[in-house]
Amino acid sequence: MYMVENIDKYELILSSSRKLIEEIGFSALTMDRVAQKAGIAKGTVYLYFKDKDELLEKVLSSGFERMFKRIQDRVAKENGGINKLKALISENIDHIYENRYFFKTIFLDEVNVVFLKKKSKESFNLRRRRYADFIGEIIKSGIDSGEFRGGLGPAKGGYMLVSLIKTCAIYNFLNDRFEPTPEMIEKDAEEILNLFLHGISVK
Amino acid sequence: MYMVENIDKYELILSSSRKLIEEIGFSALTMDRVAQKAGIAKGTVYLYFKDKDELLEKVLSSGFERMFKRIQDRVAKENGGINKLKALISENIDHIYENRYFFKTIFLDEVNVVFLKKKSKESFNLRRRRYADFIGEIIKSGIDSGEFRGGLGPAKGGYMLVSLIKTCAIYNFLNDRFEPTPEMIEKDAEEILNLFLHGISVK
DNA sequence: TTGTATTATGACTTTAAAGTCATTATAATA
DNA sequence: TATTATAATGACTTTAAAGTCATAATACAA
Repeated sequence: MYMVENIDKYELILSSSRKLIEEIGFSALTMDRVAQKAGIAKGTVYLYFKDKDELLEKVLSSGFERMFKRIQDRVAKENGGINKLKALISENIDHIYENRYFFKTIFLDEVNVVFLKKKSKESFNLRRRRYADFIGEIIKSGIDSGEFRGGLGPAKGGYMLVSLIKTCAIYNFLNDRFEPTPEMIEKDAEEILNLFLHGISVK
Repeated sequence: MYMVENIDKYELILSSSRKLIEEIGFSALTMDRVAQKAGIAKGTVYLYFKDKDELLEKVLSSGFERMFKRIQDRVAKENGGINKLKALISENIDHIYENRYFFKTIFLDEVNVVFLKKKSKESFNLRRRRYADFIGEIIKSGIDSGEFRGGLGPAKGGYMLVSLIKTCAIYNFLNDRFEPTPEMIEKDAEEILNLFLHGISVK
C-alpha cells in the first residue's frame, strides 16, 4: 500500500463518508458503501486512508476543526465574557443546524443506541423522555409555586456549556424540529445563555 | 427455540453481561463472551434472550429502572422544588458512582468513540478538552473582571439537568477521578444544583 | 511513441461474530 | 425405575464486512 497524494480524491472520500453518515448513520457505514458513494473502487479508499478507523477519525476531526475555527473567529470579534459566550452559543447552534443531519447522527446514535435495533432504540428514547418529564414535573410545580424563576471550575464550566448546547439540539431533534427558523435558533441561544448565566431560579 | 423460565439463570446472564460491559465495553461484547462469563453454553443464552439486541435492551432497561425507582423514592421524601431537585441530583450522582464502571462505559463510549481504536479515541477526547478549555478561558476572564459569578420549558429543563449531571460525571471520569469521597460527591451535587438554579453570573 | 511510474480496480481472502440445531443431560412424573 | 418433558450443549452454518493484491489503466517523461 503506497500513499497517494491527490487532495481532490481525498476530499471526495471524506465528503462521501460524511454524506453516508448523515444518510445511514455510523453503524451501517462500510468501506464498500463509501467506495460506492464516491464512485470509486474499494481498493482506492485504502490508498488514501490506512484503514476504516483512520477514515472515521479524519471525518470527525475535519468536521470539528471547521466548527471550532468558525466559532473562534466569531468569538474573537466580541468583547466581554457575556458577549463572547452569547456569540459562541449562537455560532455553535448555527453550525449544528447547518449540518443538522450529521449532528443528528452524532448526537442521537449514542453508544447504547448504536447497538440497538429500531424497536429497542425507541424504548431507549422513551426512557430518556420519561426521566426528563419526571424532572420537568418538579420544575413545573416549582414554577407554579413561584419558587423558581460559581464555584464552578472554568474547564468544567466549558464542558457544562457544551452539554447544554448539545442537549438543546438533541431536544429539538427528538421532537422532529429539523427546520428551525432564525427566530427559533435565536430563542434557543437565549435560553441556553440565560440558563448558563442565571439558572432557573426566580431572581 | 423455546423460551425457558428460570429467573436465576436469566439474571445470571444479565449480570454477566453487565460485568462484561464494565470490563470490556460495548464494542467488544460478544455472545460467546457473555456465555463464557456466565459459565454456560452460547445456545443457552438464546433460550433466555431472542437475540443480542434483546439482551442489550434488557441490560440497559433493568439498569435504568433500578436507578429511576431509587431516585423517585428519594425525591418523594422531600418537599419543595429546590429540595426535590437537590435530592434528585444527589441520588443520581450517588447511583452513578456506585456503578461507576458501568457508567464510564455508557458515558464515554459515545458513538464516535465506539468505532475508533485507542489512538483515535485519545485524539477525540483531546478535541473535546480543547473546546472545553477554550470556553473555560472565556469564563475565567469573565470571573477575573467580576462579570460572572426562565423561559425554559419543563421537559427541556429536565433534559438540561440530566445532561449537567452526566457531564459532571464525564468530567470526573476523564480526569481519572473514580473514587470520590462523600465530600466530593456532595460538592458535585451542590455545584450542579447551583448552576442549574443560579447560573454562573455574579449576583 | 515507448517505457516507466503512478493511480485505480474489484475479485478474492480473511476474520469475526451472530445465530442454529441435532444431540445430550437433567428434572419431573407416573 | 421407565418415560416424558424441560433445559443445556457446543460444533457448525451463515453472514457480513474489513482488508489485500495481481492486474489494468492512466499520466508522465524521455
